[in-house]
Amino acid sequence: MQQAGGGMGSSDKENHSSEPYRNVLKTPLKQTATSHSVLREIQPDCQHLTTPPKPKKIPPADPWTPTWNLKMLVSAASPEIRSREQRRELSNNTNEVPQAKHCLQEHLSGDECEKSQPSRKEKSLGLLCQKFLARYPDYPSTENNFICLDEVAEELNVERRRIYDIVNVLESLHMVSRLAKNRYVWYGRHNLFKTLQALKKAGEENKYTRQIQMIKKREYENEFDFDGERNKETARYFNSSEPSEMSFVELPGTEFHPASVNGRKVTSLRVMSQKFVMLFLVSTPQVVSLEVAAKILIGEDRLEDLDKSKFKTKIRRLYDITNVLSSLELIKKVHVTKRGRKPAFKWTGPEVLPDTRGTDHHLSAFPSKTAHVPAIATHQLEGQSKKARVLKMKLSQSALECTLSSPEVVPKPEAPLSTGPTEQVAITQPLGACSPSHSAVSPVILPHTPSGVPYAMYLHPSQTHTVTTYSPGFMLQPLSCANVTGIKSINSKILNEVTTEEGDSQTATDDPTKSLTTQERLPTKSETSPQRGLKRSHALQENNLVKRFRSDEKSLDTSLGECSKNETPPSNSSQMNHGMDNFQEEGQNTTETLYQNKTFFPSGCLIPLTHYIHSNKEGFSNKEKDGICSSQRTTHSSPVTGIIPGTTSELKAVNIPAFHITPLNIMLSPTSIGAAPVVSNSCLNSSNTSSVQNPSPSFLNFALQHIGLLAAGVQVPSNPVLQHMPVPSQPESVSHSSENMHLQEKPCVPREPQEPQAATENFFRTPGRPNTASSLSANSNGTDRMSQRTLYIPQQKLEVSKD
DNA sequence: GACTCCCGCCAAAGC
DNA sequence: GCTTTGGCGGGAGTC
Repeated sequence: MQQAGGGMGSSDKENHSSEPYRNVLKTPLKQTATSHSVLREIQPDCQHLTTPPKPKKIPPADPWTPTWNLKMLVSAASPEIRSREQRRELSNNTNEVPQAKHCLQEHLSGDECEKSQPSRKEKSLGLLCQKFLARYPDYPSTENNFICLDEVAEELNVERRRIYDIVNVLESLHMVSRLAKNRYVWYGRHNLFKTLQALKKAGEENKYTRQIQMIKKREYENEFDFDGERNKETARYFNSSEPSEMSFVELPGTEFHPASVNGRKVTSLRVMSQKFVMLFLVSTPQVVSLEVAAKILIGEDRLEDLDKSKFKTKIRRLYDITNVLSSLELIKKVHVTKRGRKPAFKWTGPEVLPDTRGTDHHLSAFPSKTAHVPAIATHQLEGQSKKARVLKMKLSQSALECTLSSPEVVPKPEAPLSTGPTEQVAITQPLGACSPSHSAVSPVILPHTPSGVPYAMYLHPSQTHTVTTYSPGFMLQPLSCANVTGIKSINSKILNEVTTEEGDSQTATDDPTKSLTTQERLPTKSETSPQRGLKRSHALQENNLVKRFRSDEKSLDTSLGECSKNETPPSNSSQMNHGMDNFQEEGQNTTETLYQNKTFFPSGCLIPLTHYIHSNKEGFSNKEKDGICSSQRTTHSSPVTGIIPGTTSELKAVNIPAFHITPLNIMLSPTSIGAAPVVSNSCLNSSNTSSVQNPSPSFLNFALQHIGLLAAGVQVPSNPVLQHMPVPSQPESVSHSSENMHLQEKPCVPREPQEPQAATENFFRTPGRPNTASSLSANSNGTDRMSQRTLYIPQQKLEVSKD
């Protein structure tokens, strides 16, 4: 096979290694030892800088600014900040890194030279994977997305060995497949959901759930040790209860070319990765500790032979895998505190529902939620992710800062949620520091759906810039209460976190079986709701939910109070479970009902409005009603602002989070007016009309987190003006996951100045197309999807009172 | 001291 | 026989 990358060969031999870039990737010490003669060869122009003293004081990369010293001090004080700073530049000058390094080394020496080296984190596999993923679209439009490992390794300035680690994991998810030597083909996420379904099925067949339970039970009993009888007993169970051979899960109907599954590769990283993913998919809550995962993975082989070194090795590999999966935003790191602080990971990717519902195939997996949005959510929004991913690398620290104060059990903030097409968007968005929350999600009605049922599409705040304001009623909802979605997300999250806090996943309760009865029914992630809501929306209409609503509502209020007082999840889940009591009575559907009632819809998903009809009729607490109902009820009674596809009750049911109000100038197209659930703002029209044009996002975020401002300050013109207005854009342009929604309520640090993003600006702004679902069809080409976004929203200018 | 996980040796697999 | 692939574990960095 042709050596696509070239560059191998003699130099490798000379370096006594097969790694072609080893000489480039010396450890800091080795680099420090680099002779000046060598450096002069590399940087002949820098010979004059060999003079020892002064040059080393020259700032390496950043141009000197009055604040540079301060930056350096801060950077030196905080590796995180240093890392962040370097990540910020990552996407811009990847190719310049080697040269810059050499130049820097030329300028610096000794300790300074070592300091100049990238930190360990900056060389992490996760970051490398992000860079790797940033190179390719999530949904490549063609199959000509070939990956030359040599080139990638060179461009990313890493040894190829590291690329293998990434590729192996990606291959396990069928995101890539090996074409030939040194050559892979990039599939992106096209096959991801199918793969996850297959993996879940395989995991179920492998009885991983039972294995997890068994190990957790052992842990709980503190009887699991490497030498004990219990261990052997468990090993016997593993070896007898299932075929333990490692096999690569192929994707049905597709031809992938994973490396040989024979020989040593039978235990390759890719298979291990698949197994690891299976554990998440079959466990509930979807939190898996590395310890459990390692034990299971080892157990499959021969648990009898389990020794600490092997266990340790397994853990190492799992870290490799988790780095990649984290970069894919399929998992996020959490910690379990049972018997010490144990690393664990929570599944944040698309939830793959059981495929036994005989339902539409699209509904069996989370991607389905976007399948109902023929294009929007999947390709178009996904398309943003690529650009956004780069931005995320620059701005993700904002979100990080927002959650730094969170307890450890809180998943790391930079990984928003889910990765379904829509989720992916959310994840990849560089979330604003103060608004990485679901709370900002706002709906857009897509009336022309195949089902004929109008859908509300939830969008990220940045999208709400162009969307939300057409519905003044939405704005009137008190932040703390109106965001039922967010609140419930919090609840859900808290439940998970409590679980995580007390142990992991199923061991959250003392009785492992108890966890199944209770927690298994609890939503593990708010992002799962969309598809559930879709799935069950019709059935929901026929259910009497009042009772449950009240119960849930009660718990909601209670929880909300807790959350508003303290961002830390309550240690006791009883409050959270309060509303779950009724759900448990009704078996598994209770969780679904909860979702329906409380609507945790991640942005980008479509929710049948009929769902809202029911879910909101009873869904408002008194507080909510106090704050918003007046507007809501007048809302649907006022046809002024547009034709509403549905009954007034539907409009009433549109429970749209109001909190994240951004002063935008919304462009309304005539067609979209009819499509949007425009509600009248009669109750508001009389209010103060003084307004502040385009207050800063941070101000808004802050202000909107205060109920009073929301209730009193938000105003909407009585007569929406159809006009084109510039739309303020934000880097975090798309959707936020519901899971991060709780962050919204945090008085986070002010947002960093955000640069306008062309992609965001283009979103929804393309004139001349109705906002039908079909018009939102994905642009399969991931290169410039934003420009083709066609969702039209009735435009209306939202004004916020100076008060 | 535990946790993370980078690094690179080196052998199997591939060509 | 050379190159690619990746298992593996030492040990450094981080917490």
